Amino acid sequence: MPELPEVEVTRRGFADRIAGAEISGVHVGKPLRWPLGCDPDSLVGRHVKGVRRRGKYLLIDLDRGLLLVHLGMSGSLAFDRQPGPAGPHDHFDLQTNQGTLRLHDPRRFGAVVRCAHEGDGWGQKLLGKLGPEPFGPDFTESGFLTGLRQRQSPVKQVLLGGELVVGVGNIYASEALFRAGIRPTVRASRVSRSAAVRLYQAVKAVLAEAVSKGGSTLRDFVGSDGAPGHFQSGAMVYGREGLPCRVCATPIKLVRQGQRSSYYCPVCQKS
DNA sequence: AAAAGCCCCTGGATGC
DNA sequence: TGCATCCAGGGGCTTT
Repeated sequence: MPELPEVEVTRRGFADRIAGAEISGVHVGKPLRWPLGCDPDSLVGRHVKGVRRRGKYLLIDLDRGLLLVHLGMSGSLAFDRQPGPAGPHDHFDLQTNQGTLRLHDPRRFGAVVRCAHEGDGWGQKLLGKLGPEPFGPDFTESGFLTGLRQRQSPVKQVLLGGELVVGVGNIYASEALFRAGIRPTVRASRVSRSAAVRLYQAVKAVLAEAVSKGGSTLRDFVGSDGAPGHFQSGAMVYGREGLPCRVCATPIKLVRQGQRSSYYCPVCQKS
């Protein structure tokens, strides 16, 4: 579920409240996508310095090492002073003197991984190949244009690939392409320069707008304060197959690309 | 080397 | 009501 906006909204929801906390206990449920990589009890006594985000990963910095958290498809984090009893889908609790951070993840595609530092084995494997942050200085128009020109995959797949920019998932890829007037099926290398410039801006704009709206809640996403997002109700194409385009009223189309759905308006997206 | 496919897992919606 | 099928926001790994 969670793309960059949902992860960022989650981070903002608990980063300040957990900063400075001392870990008092760790409870693990069923196995997640990757192993924690340490004895849970070895985290007791560590202090939380802060929470950063890289792509769709959260980095919880400790006074020694860090925890990488990924929400997978169905994960969400809650931070509460008085958490209720763990349910069948609560698979990781980080108890601290300031509250408990709990990962709820029915599908268990998410993970919590302990790293000595960002460049160690797991850190390198998970973070090492990530492209530039969409709001960071490394995400440049010229770099994005060059990257598109070099790739032969459909432009939608390139956005999802995370090499030219991180954080764009299935919802925001479709939304950004709509805003840029580009069909998801077009080969990246064939996107015109002007369209690519529009896409560069659209990626940033869509993600920023989604963050400001608290992300998208399709089924189960909630921020760490429990609040759902509101972006999805304003989606131009995602999940709107057969419904009239909000701009030109033409029915929105659905195509399958790499086992995932892409939505587009056949009239507004001609490039 | 790049691109396409295959899985991991559970639950909700849909159809017969 | 019951059961089978399909689909879902990600992404590493394997196969072409």
